[in-house]
Amino acid sequence: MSKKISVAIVEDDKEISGFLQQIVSSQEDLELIGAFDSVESFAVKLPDMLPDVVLLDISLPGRSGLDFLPDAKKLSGSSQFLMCTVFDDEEKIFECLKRGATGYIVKSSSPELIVSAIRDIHAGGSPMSATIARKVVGAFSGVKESSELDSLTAREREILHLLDQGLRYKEIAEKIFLSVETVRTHIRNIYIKLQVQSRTEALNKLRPKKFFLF
Amino acid sequence: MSKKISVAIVEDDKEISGFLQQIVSSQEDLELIGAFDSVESFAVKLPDMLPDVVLLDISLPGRSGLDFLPDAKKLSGSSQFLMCTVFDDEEKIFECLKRGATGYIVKSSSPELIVSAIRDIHAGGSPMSATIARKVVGAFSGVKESSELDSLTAREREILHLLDQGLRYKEIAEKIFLSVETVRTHIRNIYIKLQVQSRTEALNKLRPKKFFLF
DNA sequence: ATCAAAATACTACTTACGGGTGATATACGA
DNA sequence: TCGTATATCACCCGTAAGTAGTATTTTGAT
Repeated sequence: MSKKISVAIVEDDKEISGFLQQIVSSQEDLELIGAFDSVESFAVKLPDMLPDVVLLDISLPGRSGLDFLPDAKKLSGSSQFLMCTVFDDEEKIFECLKRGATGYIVKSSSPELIVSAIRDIHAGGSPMSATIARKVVGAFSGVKESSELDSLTAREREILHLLDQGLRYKEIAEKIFLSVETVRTHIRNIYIKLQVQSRTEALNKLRPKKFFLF
Repeated sequence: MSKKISVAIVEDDKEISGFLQQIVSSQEDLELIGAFDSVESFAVKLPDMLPDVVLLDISLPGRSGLDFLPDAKKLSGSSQFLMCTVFDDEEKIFECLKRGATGYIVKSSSPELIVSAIRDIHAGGSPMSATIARKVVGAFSGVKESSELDSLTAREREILHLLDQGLRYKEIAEKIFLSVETVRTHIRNIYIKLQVQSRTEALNKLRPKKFFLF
């Protein structure tokens, strides 16, 4: 059998922490290497432990698990962080994900679900509850209605795409066998349709800022 | 017992289609209401069927399932679209999600996994394989660690951000009360640190680019 | 067959951008 | 205190980019 999956728990509620410890300890392939009740006490040990998986409570007294995430990633880049929470708060989910958590479970989950989440996250997956998964996926959709972009012809889209790669007019011309003047003409038309005056502005119309604002 | 989940299948491969039909038919709570081998034949029936769940092949002869997605959502807004594919192609996954698919499975999945995915998507979840889930989640964390960006000073970041807005050197200079020459100097240093030769290349280093391909 | 849209290409002009080189002042840490 | 990092500004130069006007050919739809 291969090496056990090392697990650390950071959870202030004694009862829940005990519950989690018990679950982890009961599994043959999991090894509990530490349990902490605060981010502060966990932080000093983390660099020595380098756990495979960390069960991290989002809302902790003192510094929250949410705040700690980016630092935790630095202290132990190889660890996967599985956030635990009682809430199903959309804002918090995205906060966690953008800060580097790769899984998200609710504390009320069954022991079976929790252990499978630990195995899943360690195996390269991203365990989430059904509703959370849907929210995450939902964030991707509805990125359309760009309207202006629809008015571009196939050729114009192609050229815009090449502009996005950072190619110069000359390089674009060579790539698709056009004269530089023709490229220039197409770009002029693109700018008119998108109502912009520069490459960067045009490119920004391609990008739903949604993802970059967080 | 509550109403059955109505399922439609769009898949050109006879064998796979038959396999899927068999799986759906074998379940008490699922009801197969149609199987099609092309988007075209499916499209005309969709408005009358209004299936709860559609198993949609991504790559189909003629019009692809990927292309069809936005229209399908219009024809039947209440349906959930579960994409089926042989590939695990990252580009395609994000394209599907952007276009409104809410689940993504590989055809080689076990019958149990397929039926649970159907139930999951109908119950409001977003079934995905472990690796796909990780990719989706990774998209949020801006899995960058691009280290290069970390080497920029506060001033350089500020200017890079303004470059991103599409401002010209002159406009940047006016905005933060510098001479154009100073702006130019900062930008030159940014380019050196990021190892690029143009604004667009620099900006592309800021972006997880996965989302914005055509 | 005809008209419109799209793709191609040119001339000419102005401004923006990027590279090279050098300089000064300030702040911070070894 | 000395050096390094940062921030500021300047001049020169050549190319890239954007604007304007025009024109030919190809393609698609009516």
